[in-house]
Amino acid sequence: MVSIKDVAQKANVSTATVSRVISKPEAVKEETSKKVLKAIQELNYQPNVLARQLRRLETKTILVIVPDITNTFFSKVLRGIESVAVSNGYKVILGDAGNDVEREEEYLNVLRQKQADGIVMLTARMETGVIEKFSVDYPLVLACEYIEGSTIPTVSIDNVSSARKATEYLIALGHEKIGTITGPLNVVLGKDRLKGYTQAMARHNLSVEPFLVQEGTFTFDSGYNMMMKFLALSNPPTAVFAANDEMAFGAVKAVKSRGLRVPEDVSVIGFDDIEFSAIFEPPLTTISQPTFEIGTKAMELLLKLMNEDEITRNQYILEDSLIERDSCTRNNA
Amino acid sequence: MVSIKDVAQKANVSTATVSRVISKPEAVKEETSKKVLKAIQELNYQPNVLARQLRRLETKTILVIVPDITNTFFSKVLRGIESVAVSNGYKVILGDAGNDVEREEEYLNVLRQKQADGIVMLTARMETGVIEKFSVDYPLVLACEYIEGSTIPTVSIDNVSSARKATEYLIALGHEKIGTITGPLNVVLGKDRLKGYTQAMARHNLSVEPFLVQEGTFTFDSGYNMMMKFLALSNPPTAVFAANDEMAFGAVKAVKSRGLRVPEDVSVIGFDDIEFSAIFEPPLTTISQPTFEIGTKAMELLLKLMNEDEITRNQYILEDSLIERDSCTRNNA
DNA sequence: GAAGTTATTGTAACCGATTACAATCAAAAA
DNA sequence: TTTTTGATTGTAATCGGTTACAATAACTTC
Repeated sequence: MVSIKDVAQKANVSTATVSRVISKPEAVKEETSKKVLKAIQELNYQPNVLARQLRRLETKTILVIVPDITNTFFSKVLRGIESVAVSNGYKVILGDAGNDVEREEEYLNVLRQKQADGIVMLTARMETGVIEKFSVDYPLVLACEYIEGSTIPTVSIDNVSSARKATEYLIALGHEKIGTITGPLNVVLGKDRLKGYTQAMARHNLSVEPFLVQEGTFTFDSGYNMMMKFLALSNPPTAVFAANDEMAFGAVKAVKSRGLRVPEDVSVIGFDDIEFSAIFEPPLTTISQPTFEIGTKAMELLLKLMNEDEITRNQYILEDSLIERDSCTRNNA
Repeated sequence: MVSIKDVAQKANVSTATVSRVISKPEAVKEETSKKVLKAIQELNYQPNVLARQLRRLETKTILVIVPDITNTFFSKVLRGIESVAVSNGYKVILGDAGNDVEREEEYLNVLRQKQADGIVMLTARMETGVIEKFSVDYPLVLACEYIEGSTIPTVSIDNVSSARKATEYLIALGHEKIGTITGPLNVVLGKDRLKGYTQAMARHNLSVEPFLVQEGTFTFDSGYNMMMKFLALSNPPTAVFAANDEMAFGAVKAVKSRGLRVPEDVSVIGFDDIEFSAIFEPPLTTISQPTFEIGTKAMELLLKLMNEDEITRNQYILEDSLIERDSCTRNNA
């Protein structure tokens, strides 16, 4: 292994000078610099980053935890994070929790052990106390998911109002019997999207009978199964709000499997606007989140946190938008 | 920051003893161990992993480079890699190249700078010489993609024979005028899948006229566009082999946009069997790669490489399988 | 009880960089 | 020419662990 000493020896200077050539070139004479650069070239020297990090007590690396890398929604947010990170000299490493809360928690050790300077979490399913406490000691930003009533810096959309918007869209189309397939109700996203649905129904004096609310798990299969439950009712809903696109796909599939059509027989609206929603048949009407912007904003916040800059605001709510495609239509019952 | 010294002081032992309690507990007396553990607890001590890594000159971390994290095919391989890695005490960090060859190459520096012990590359698009040279100095395994004629440890399927199989499936259904939408022909996967197609056609004495081969880019849009070209022919193919599923989706969409049906008017077969292929309409007939196994096998190979164990074989070819769904049917022209 | 073993702990060098501080050198000012 | 000043370079401490080796303690064996 060729180290800084070898370079110093070859160039006939001290290791301090070599170090300076690399990280503060203006402090060394042109001539010396050349000598050193030549030695570096000839030896094909690459500094050992660990040593630098140890000495500087910083890694210029941030960690992003995603609940499930398989979900393309998160990869887009990741792209946003990355773009800001690299342009500020930070490396991004990715921790995939594989939908396992424990693994999510384990990743926090990466910070505790000084292998990253900050963290962006696209999930917040572990115990609230743990995160809160952690964020006191380490730079942490939540994105997409969040914790109710917490002051941890957070970037997301307003899920309640987005869900309300989606539901009101169906109401505006004349639907009255509207079902919802929720996400898991032990995570905020699930809860808030249900809340938005309930609010919309209430505002328009539509009754939310218990059987109109089915709890899913954000998966295709759960969407399929819950829709099957709706269809088994003697008087099924004419429209359904699914709390994410995967479940919406499942719901549509279920409708079709019964020989019915979307949107003619049942309107379905989703949430997230993942890649596939436009390709799906029918193209899915859904709520689009500004994924890339969520990522960039989150990373900008994290940078401030790591620099110990003043943060004027902790919660950033970005604008979503409703993408009208072909999975919803007027109620003609 | 609480360091090993603080713990040593508090427990009234040397730092060496503390270190031993952590990494070689059997070498220290029960009583002392307890004292130290107590101090660790009380101070909430977490070892600085950088320091350990620097001293040991190993990171217990491997790097996985994916060409595009947005593609779910790769996330599945990643899961396989991960499962073997963590059960052997390795952390996995992910480098997303975002389809950019330069960034792919930059990630190699992570190894050169000693931030990871080994690397699995799910892409091999950079200059052959660079990879070859790199793999002499560092443990490297290729998975999915590969380099022709190279002896770098590689895990993949036999793309030529898989593509041949897919094409012969169409031939067996009575198709004679079969088109193919290839991947980019400057990457092996594109080339090999085309080769398989060509072989199949030749074996059955079917002529491959130039207009039957259209080069795509592995994207939905390119699949759509190339299919449009086919459909513009006075006598379009009755079946199409697309070199990956995304392009197959695009192709199907194009067929439908012309008011034609899949598979009745045109049969389409894909490659990869990504998540969405089963949901798509019609469910896509395609070649399924053993993604998880590719991942596990690759990681096992890498472990051997890092341990400098004997490697008996360098190329591992795993079995693919043809998944028959509903996008292909008998030629009834 | 002395000698020989083994178990346990401490001392200090080491991993490979960075950087405060000191030393040296060259150019400008007196 | 001497002094002052700023530019350039070197020396050595440091980051926080690990581990070879030495020292000491505890236990056997005769």
